[in-house]
Amino acid sequence: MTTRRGAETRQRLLDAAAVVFSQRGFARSTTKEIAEAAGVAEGTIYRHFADKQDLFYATFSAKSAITADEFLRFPELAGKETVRENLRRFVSVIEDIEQTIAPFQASMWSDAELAEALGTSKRAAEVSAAGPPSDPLLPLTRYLEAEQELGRIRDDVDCERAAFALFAIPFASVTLNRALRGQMPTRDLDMMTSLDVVLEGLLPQG
Amino acid sequence: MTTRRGAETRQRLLDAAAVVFSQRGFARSTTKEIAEAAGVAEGTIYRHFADKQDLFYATFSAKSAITADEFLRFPELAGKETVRENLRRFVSVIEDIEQTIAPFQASMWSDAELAEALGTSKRAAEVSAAGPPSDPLLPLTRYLEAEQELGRIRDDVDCERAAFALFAIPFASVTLNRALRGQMPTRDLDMMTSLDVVLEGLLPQG
Amino acid sequence: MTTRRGAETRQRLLDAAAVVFSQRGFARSTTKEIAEAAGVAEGTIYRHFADKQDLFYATFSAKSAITADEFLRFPELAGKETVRENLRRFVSVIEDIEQTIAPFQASMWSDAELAEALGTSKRAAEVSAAGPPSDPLLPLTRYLEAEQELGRIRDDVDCERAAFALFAIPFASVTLNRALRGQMPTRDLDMMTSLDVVLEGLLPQG
Amino acid sequence: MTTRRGAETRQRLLDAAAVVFSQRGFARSTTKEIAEAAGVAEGTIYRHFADKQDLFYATFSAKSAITADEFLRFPELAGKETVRENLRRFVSVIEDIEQTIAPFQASMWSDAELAEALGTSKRAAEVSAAGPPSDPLLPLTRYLEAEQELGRIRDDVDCERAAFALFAIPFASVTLNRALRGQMPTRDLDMMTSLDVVLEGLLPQG
DNA sequence: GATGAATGAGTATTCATTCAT
DNA sequence: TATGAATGAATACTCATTCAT
Repeated sequence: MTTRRGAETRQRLLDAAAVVFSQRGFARSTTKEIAEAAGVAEGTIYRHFADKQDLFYATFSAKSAITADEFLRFPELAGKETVRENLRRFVSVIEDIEQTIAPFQASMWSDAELAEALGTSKRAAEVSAAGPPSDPLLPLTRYLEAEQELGRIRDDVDCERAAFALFAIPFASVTLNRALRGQMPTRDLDMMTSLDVVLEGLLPQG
Repeated sequence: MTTRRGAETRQRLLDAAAVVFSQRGFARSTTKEIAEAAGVAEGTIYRHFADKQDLFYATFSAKSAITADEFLRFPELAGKETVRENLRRFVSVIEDIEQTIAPFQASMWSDAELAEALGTSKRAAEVSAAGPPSDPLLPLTRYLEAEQELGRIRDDVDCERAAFALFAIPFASVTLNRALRGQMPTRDLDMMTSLDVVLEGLLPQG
Repeated sequence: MTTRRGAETRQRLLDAAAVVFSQRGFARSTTKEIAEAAGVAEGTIYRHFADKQDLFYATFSAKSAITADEFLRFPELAGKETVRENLRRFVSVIEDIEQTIAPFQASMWSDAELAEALGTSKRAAEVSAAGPPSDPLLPLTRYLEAEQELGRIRDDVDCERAAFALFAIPFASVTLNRALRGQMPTRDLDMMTSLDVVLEGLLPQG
Repeated sequence: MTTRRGAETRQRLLDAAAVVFSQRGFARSTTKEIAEAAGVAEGTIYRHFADKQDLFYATFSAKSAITADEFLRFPELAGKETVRENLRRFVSVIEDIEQTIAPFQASMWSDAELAEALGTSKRAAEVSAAGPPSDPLLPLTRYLEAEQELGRIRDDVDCERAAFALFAIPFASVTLNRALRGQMPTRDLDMMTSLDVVLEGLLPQG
């Protein structure tokens, strides 16, 4: 039976871990630092999580879950407002999500073992249940198809590829901004104007 | 004075380090493993590089330098062939480059200290001299501007944003493919079709 | 005041501890595992026993006490049945006892501090009061002397040494069988035939 | 290539480990204490041995090897001197060996996992190659059989069981003396007189 | 009495780095 | 130059014990 106190401690650990993992990455983060940040003893971590990886996944999964809903509702917006308006919103949501989970993703991208371990861990289901991060393109594709049906998107567009192009913009924006942080004057990679390019196309018409 | 033998050893270390860092990431890579892969003793590393970070930057910089040339020649192609043909080539080159350096970038993205240390290290100049990786957008922007001059790109396009949208496609493709490796059926994120979307635009004309 | 519930819990702990200590030895046994085996919370152990060592001694002492009686009655059998019959029974009893307490003894043999601590602990009296394990030879010696008196054992036999030889057989048998468990084909160290070898040296000739 | 210095360090570690393991048993021995006793840094242990268990086995094996020779020559003595004289010597040798390896054996007896691990480790062959400890009875049995041929041991004796009875005496003596160390006035469990009891059962009458 | 949460000292092991040869 | 031995600080994790409820 889990007491209230236990649940609070667990949450404090998740919060502290999110901060530390984001800053240092998985490998450089120490259990000592996380425990200190949470204001608990190091051993307490292991009462709530199997090991450091489990804590990482739990943190990742908790962060992912938060924004899952907004994602899945994309297709419902077809036909409402303008396409431009909707896509601007979508791109903005994707940016928010990436901003949140990018630090965790980076740890996994740089460490094949860590990434693979997630696939085989008990938490795997939990993380992928959180949904969007594992396939952000599907709701976007469905939305575009619905708009195409309505004639608000050109017939000759391949919606899946278009979804990818749209997703790539906030994705690259977030990742590069993180990368350049401190390294060069943070250029404003104005995402929204870039989006307009995709909407209108580059080539002259006719 | 650097002997021939010394230069060979140094090169073997760089090659071995590239492989190991790419597979394991910076944090999980051990000097022992790198030395074994290079066929030298562990202590030898420190005759050629100041420390593990220095070896990382040197490896990164060496990899970056290789593909620097192709990059800088982008603007020269303005007016030749078709715009579509040129951009396809650019996207392909960017993909190659990302494929090579993405593993190194991921290590830095996940570890703020590592990234920041590069900025203040002696190797910083060397790495940024290698050029394109640190700013892949500039040559692309210049190319687009030149084509715009020639009327082969619409007047109302913001070339810098367009360059970003174009860059985002191979960038996201490489990163996501690395991420999904093994985790889900490696979807073919067909870059080239996505590129066409950008070229033609999504919205109906007129 | 000890309630019925308290006594039951204490007994469940003793039973569980006996199993765990026997399998893992003192050092590898954890209070967590013992508590789980007993179906109580970890903290409950400390309501019944001062610490892990105290639990160990209590368990040891409880096990020892069980077979104490049979032991002390050895001398009473002098003159009854045949000497061979009696000694076979003694050897068998000793084997049973050793089988039970050998795992506990092994923990103490391998750990001088643990053994010494028993000597100075409050439980020391309790354990030695249990008697026979700490001196299994005395009742055996008394029996042999009684039989010698009756002429059923040779006059020139040193009964204390003979008792030791007889004791050594089941003792070595149990210990070695534990040791070889799994390591080599469990040889049947046929104790009883070995006993006969000794008997021929004890019994009057002709 | 192993340097002289390396070999010396390895030996110092084996010596120190033998002392510490004997006193504290495997589980209570810490790598820190062993390293200090050897006068090296803790990390140095892992340059010479895979882990703590490997060091334990290596130490055990080294101790075992020392006395292996004397053991195997038992059968050669058949017919020389008196049987009593020979067996006294054998018993004495077995006692010496047990005295040396008993502390290691005790650790394994109390810890099933440790014992089993030895069976499956790379060092297993090495330890069993050291021979006698794993089967001390064989040379003894062979000797008795040879003497039986020569008529110096009674025809009706089962030599294998007799060997066991003879082995049991020094074995029990050593083990019990270790056990009682400090706990009660170290009784002199006079092994040799006990041996005589058995001998009277082995030797032809007359 | 009993529980589960929390503790924190302690442990084996790793690994970048230094040093003697 | 290169080597391999040695270092020792750092790290994830364990576990007997204490404490609040």
